[in-house]
Amino acid sequence: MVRAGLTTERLIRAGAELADEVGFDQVTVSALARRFGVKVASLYSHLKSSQDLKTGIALFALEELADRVADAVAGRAGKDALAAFAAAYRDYAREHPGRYDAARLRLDPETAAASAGVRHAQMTRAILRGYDIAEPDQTHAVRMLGSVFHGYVSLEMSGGFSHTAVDPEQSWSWIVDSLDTLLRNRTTP
Amino acid sequence: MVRAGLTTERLIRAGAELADEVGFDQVTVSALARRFGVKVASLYSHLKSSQDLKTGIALFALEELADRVADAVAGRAGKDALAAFAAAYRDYAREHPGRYDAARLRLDPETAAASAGVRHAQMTRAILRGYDIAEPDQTHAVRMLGSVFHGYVSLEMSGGFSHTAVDPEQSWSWIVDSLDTLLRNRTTP
DNA sequence: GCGATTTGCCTAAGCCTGTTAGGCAAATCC
DNA sequence: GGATTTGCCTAACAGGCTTAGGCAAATCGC
Repeated sequence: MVRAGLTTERLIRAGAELADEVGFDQVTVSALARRFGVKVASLYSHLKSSQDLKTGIALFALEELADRVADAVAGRAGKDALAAFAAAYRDYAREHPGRYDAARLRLDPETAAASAGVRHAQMTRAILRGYDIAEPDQTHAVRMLGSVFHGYVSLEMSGGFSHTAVDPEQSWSWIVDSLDTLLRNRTTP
Repeated sequence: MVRAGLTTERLIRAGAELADEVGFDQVTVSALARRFGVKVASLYSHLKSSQDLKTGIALFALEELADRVADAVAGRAGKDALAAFAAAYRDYAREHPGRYDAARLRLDPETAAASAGVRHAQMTRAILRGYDIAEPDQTHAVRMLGSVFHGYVSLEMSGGFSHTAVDPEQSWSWIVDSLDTLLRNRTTP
């Protein structure tokens, strides 16, 4: 009997692909075992549980998204950086809807603190350097940006914008523009 | 054998309560049957499927939230209305986290079109009447408000704001303030 | 190269959730 | 009070999750 060559890494990667194909909530150890042509129980040498798999995919997605965003904002500042951040975020979600959903999984505090989620927050703060906003306004702004980006992407993904004929692309630009203006006016001397 | 008096209504209501207690994703026909002290199969006279139950809870929550928001914005305009809308939205999510999650369930287009989700969009548009924003900017603004409110509540619920000491209440006010300013500056003549 | 050890995947079995089919008794209708 | 409807039941099956223990392939030490 030839071995399939399973590793935790490969399982999580395949789980991420599966998530994009069938939706994150349809990702199951059974489906993953089928995809590798092995029996379900075999995965338990590499995964502690189904929850463990999901958490793994979530961490993987957070990492990947953080990498993309970091790449996008590198060498940019101000509105440029804001737009690049926004685009990277939204593009990732559209390209990898399952992974994006995974990235939104509730993680327990320790796991979250050790995740790439921290980098996300740092990068958002980095964007704000171009706008001279001091604390505590800076934190307010970080939260607002996170909310808008996540909220928009989440609503768009769930089809919330399909009632109206207005192009979501236009709305996105309009919103990024508005946020830029807003942040420039919120500068603290 | 005395009958439990099940109805679709009661099941959905109990499902909503269950969602608030244990989380929307933990709502299952089995748990619901246990709560009523009946056998699982008995629920199938009142529900088509587990999915049906979840959809029912989602529609119920959308309705309830729309009622609350409608109540909050009645007789208000401009920033007042905006703040009331925002507060009603956030308060509902904090009071009924399970129902709020339910309200975010992906519905198929026909179901969504017949749901109270439509009222949500209308009310958001009503808020904008106080700001004189013409199409297509109005749609952009509707999408932005929806994104911020949903995004903020969603991030707050998942513990995304607990790393920083800054009071989420303060951030919320700051954001509502900012949105008001933004919308006033976006007025189309 | 070959025996000993480790590792990887397997079978088996138990539990939980979801779903359908068919039965019996309680409620309701005349 | 008998006939009909309705409500909940038992039974059975299909997954999915998880643990325990086994056998064979890969790897290590010589």
